[in-house]
Amino acid sequence: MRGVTPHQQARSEATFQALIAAGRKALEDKTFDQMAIGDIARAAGLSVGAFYGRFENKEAFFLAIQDIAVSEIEESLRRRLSDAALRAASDAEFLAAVAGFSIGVFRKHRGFYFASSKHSSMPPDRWSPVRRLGFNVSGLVAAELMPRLARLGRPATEREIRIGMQFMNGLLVNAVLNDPGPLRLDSRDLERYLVRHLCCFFGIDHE
Amino acid sequence: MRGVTPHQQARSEATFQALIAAGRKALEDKTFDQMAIGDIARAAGLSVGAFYGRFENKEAFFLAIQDIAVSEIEESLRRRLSDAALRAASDAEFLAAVAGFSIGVFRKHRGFYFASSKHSSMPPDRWSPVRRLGFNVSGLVAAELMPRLARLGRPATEREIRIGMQFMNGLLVNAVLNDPGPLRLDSRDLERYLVRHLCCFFGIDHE
DNA sequence: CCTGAATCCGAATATTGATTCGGATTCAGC
DNA sequence: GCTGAATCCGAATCAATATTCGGATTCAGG
Repeated sequence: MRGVTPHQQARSEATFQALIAAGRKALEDKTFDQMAIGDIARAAGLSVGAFYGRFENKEAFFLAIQDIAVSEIEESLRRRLSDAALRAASDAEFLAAVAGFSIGVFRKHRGFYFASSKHSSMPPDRWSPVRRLGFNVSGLVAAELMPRLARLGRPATEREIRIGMQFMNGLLVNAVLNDPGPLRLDSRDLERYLVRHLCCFFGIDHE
Repeated sequence: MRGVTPHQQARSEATFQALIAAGRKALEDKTFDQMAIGDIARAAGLSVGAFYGRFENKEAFFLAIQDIAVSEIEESLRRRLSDAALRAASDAEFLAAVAGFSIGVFRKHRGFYFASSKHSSMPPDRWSPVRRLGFNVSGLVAAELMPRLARLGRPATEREIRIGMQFMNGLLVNAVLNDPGPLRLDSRDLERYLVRHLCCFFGIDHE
């Protein structure tokens, strides 16, 4: 991993894990600049020196955390999509599952999304982990949805599907970041409206 | 204005304006923390001391900039909505105007949205100018749209209309902040898809 | 012009936090 | 055990900036 010095002993592997864990916990309610290396190290029961023994700098540390979190999320989506019950589900049910999954991810990783968005540069970095996540997620969904829509006589391009997802993701990111309402990340009817949007946008019967 | 010392002489009024102007220009490509008071003052041809003579601190300065920008945007929306041609327009045309207006605002104030979103706190401040802007804009749109939808036999609550707008705003904020694609802030077909979303969501014929 | 108040100047202060580095400690292999 | 390498420690370094403040300058009213 870029900016992470490979470990030769088990000790440093443990150090690495402890620091990552402390960093992820810190990111639950802090941004990149708000988290101080000293605090991270102390929380992990280590020293500043140990930190710099593992990571080239703070930036590399943040990137490593993002990479790990993103991989976990992608993996969980793959599992969810390969669920047999989901493949047999109706189109509306499938979209409901997509919405539900997305909401779950954003709720669980609220701080992570917050910190990542805050850290984005101007113009946005084309290879940030969050970007990759969004791209891969809507790609996986598109792969499932395209044949469904084709079968329904309403063929859609991959791009159109990604755009439908883009509206949903935008709303969720904005909910985390600015919480403008009326829908909030913890609203009971959030899923209902996300599904309504997806169904309307893709022209699927909204049951 | 909160944190802004009222001016007794024309001199300080000019200083105020010069600083605000320099700040707005700086915000085109910098965030709140990236802009240094010293640079702002220099760009305005003034000194750090002059800055602190007008503003209690950096925070108040940022707030003043936001207030001014938000007021301008609200004013321009009011003008647009009171346009006679718009009142006579079809429902789809009305939604197209709303989408077009929003896109224009985000394009023109891209840096401003970027900086404001970056500055939001966790949890988001309930009284930030951007929040107020979003709320007021969707309120004004709802006021126009509700009677239209009622006339069409598809009555919608104000909340539903705000939610439809929330999808659009979310996409735009996310486009500024993370630019995830496929739709980008400068895409030619951005308006087309925003309109499609609004029409689908509100059940208006999409011509 | 005079004068007190308003305003401006910019060097000095203060804080914060990332990063470095020399020395101590622990490991793995012999 | 012994030894060189890996790792860890944490005080010192370095840089960036918001903010303060004492003194200089400019205004507005008489």
